[in-house]
Amino acid sequence: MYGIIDVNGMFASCEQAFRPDLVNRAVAVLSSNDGNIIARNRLCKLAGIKMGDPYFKVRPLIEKHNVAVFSSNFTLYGSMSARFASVVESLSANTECYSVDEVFFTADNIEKVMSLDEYGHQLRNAVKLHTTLVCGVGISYSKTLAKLCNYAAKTWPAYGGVVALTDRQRIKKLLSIVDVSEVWGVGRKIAKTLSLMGIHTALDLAQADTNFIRKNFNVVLERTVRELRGESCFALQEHPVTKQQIVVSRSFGQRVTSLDEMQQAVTGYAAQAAERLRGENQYCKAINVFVRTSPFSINDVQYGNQATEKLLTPTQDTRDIITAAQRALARIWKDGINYAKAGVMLADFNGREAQLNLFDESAPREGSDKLMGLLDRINRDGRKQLFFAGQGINPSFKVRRDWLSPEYTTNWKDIPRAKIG
DNA sequence: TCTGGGGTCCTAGGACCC
DNA sequence: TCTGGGGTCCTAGGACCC
Repeated sequence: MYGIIDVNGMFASCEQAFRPDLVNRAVAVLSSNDGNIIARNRLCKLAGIKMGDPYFKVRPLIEKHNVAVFSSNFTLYGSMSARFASVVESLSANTECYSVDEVFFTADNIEKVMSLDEYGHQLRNAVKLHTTLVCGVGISYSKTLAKLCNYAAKTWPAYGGVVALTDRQRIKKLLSIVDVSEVWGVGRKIAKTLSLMGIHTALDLAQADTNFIRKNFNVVLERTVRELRGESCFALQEHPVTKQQIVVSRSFGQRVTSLDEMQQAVTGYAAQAAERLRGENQYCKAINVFVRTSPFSINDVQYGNQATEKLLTPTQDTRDIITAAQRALARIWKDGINYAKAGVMLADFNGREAQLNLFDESAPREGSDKLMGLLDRINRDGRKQLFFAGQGINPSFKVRRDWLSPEYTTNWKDIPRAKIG
């Protein structure tokens, strides 16, 4: 048996957790640069504001419904996510932290002690008690079915936030009333194609021929079909797997047009990516840089390009990564373009024991580990006191975050104060 | 004026090898 | 006129997830 527990409107709920005054307000959280809506609480959804809506387009709705708006504060959400996961971990034998607001768990021997439904409520109550966050729980024979139960728990409030299904007839009933596009692993494109094939509900998909599905789509969707039938194909991933790539990319607060500014941006992204690489204890051999204009600026000349620099010796030294990134940027830079976004991607990872290449002229830098270690220790508190000159100071392209909340849980000066008496 | 960021996996097609 | 078969590896692009 598999279960999934996820937080309702995670980011919006994190913002509300430390703002009791917002308890009956609609709350929305915006993406980087305050661009789009990326999280909403229940009242905000009721106001008709959709996921992904550009902020400037829904501003009238936001004003009309007095929606409290926040810039995204991932430091806060990350810390609340860790608290949420640790509560779930304390109550289950095996867990997989699937995303910032979701944890899968196994529920195999639960029924010897209590019903699955009771167990779901136990988890839910514990998370509420320790974090104030409200969750939905779904439990069934596979991850995909658990996801579907979780969807049911959130869609029909009468269930009280928990749906645990083991009865085949009840599972069939649920599958028959859920649109195929709600199934985990079925996105917009596949849903559309399925619909043309006469497959409209989750039950239609569960009853589709597996060979037909594999031929017309791929093995992943075939597994989804099997999972809907109660055959588990996606195992619990208890230990986080090593990353295969690290991406740091950002849309600019204002368009970048000069090479100088672009170099500063790319240097900053490269430095951030290198820091994350060291956090993963990895070394990389490929550094990719991409730049592009905004597809929404229809009057601009459109341009997008990317280039990869390959190293013979794997590195995790920020200086090597910045140098490579600048070489890649030089290859794709074009004057006279209004750039909207750029990014740095690291790939081709090696562990520490990576062999030195006999023909490589650029041997690893002496004292690199010590220097990078020191850099990371100084910057660990998040204040970014030490940075590379190439990143520039106070660049004009930095992201907009007009409605940023405090770091309630990770910064001493932001800890909430309570008045007594 | 203003449209996110960070991942994974699969597949098709090309280069190359024998 | 006639132009193999089988394999690997890599990459780009497209799908999906949150």
